[in-house]
Amino acid sequence: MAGGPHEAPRTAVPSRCGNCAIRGYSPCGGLRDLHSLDRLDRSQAASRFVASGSAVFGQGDAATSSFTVLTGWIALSDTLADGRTVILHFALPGDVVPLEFIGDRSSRTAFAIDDATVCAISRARHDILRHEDALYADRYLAAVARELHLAYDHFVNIALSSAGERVIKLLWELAIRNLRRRPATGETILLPLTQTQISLSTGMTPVHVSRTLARLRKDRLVDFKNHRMTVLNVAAVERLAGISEDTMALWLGAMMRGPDQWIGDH
Amino acid sequence: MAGGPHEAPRTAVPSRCGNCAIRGYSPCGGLRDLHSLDRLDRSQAASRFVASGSAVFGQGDAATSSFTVLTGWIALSDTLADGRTVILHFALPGDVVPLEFIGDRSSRTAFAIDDATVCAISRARHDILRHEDALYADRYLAAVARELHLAYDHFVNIALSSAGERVIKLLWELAIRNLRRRPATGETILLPLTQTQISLSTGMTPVHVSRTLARLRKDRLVDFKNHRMTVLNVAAVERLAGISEDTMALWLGAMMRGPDQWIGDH
DNA sequence: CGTCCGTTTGAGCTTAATCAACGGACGTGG
DNA sequence: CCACGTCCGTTGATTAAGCTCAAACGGACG
Repeated sequence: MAGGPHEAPRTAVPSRCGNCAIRGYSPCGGLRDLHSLDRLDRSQAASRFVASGSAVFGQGDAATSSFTVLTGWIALSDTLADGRTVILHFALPGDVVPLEFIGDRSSRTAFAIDDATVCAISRARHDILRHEDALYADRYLAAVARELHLAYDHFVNIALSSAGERVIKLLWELAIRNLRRRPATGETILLPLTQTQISLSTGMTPVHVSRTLARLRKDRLVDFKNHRMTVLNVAAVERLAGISEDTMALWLGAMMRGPDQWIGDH
Repeated sequence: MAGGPHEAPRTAVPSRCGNCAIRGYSPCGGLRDLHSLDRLDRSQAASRFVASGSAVFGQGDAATSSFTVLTGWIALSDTLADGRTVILHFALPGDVVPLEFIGDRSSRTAFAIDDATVCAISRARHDILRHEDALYADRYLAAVARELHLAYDHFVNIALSSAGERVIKLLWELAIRNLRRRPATGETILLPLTQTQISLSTGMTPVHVSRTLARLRKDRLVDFKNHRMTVLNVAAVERLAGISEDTMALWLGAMMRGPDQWIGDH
């Protein structure tokens, strides 16, 4: 840990959010040009600061807006009537917070993992854009399809894997989506998660997450401590995690170029 | 089990698949009018018979078509390199087989749980329809959003619930989606699943599914035997399964009317 | 009539949850 | 400055849930 951890270097992109005056937020995570489309009425979108731990929206709230993460991490979660909670998904800068947009109230909660800013687009405007702008519609559909793919992958992970596999897959996914490349051995990556949040998204108890991380440290795969993951052995991690090329491409966002090609098809 | 089990009574609907000459297949499961839209070039869609156990498409196959289930049940599954398999979703008559349509090859397998017929629309045509027909685009997006919602719910189920809860939730979901209403105590419902398939979709072993079903039978919740589920106590089932109103509405497809309303909004 | 598949049941074992105590980091208020 | 509470992570001991291995059964089907 000589040089200390470094922020994920994000590729600078020409597009920016005119409203929010924040740039470089979205290399190709989903609605890459969501906020720079000419049709977007600037008065309709607004950036919003969300303090660490506080909610963007909660279960039962009116689902009036679509959100894109500009900075920080947003967790999408579901809490049952008896209080049991799961984290369904982590939305990183550039990602759309995956709203299912079914019915008029949200069935999930979105909260900030660390201090975050999000860009909101009203649902009415979102619907107009979808109908008037084919590119926007394509990108939005692609974003939802990506979330579906990630959700299925997550499901596979939790259904089949042992504790060690679940944790390492989650950490590896988040590292790659954050860095936008495969980490190198020896590298330290900032992942603003707590062990409790890892437990919520892997369906384990916090104590068992702690033991599992201790095991991963002892086996010299990764060392997760204080919101920082140090990669000790890339090969061993990838052997345990068993990540396919397709999955890697999905995390890197490379496949998101698909829809553009389809448009040109006919 | 006096009168024996009865087929799920499906509401007759005016729409039908012109190509496939099969009617009443899709009350409102997703792309309700997918095959009856005027714009649909009839020469492009074709019905296809899929024998029980055989695949509609497999992992790695070219993702060239979108499929809607006409009769029978289709399971969407994922198999890892080492052979471990999960069933991600069951598509019932009227449902779209949820293709993520990312990249040009399918990352999942779809196979028939019992003898089935599906209606295929080529991806090229699907893309044209999406761009030229706002209603089609809305319905397709709503269908993907619904699949995302179901996937998240499934994830919550597997992450938080005990074996008994998982199994009863799965059976209850399938019964309600099949019947399009809440079953009554004493009713017997045909669910063309095996215990092995239940185990694949709940992340358990077949032996433990057998024990869990034995327990549910002993506790007089449901009796699942020979592809037939007999409901012994609706109240007890719903207490254990803990189904919310929103979830019920999603299963019943009632919320799918959302998009139509949005269209009228602006 | 035998084979195969799905299911049942038993015994022993592994994994992860639970219960519990403790320690460090941090923030608050005296 | 220290005392205090809180949150998060660690560690140990114990319990329970579910898996593995194994044997056997029944129905479907050729």
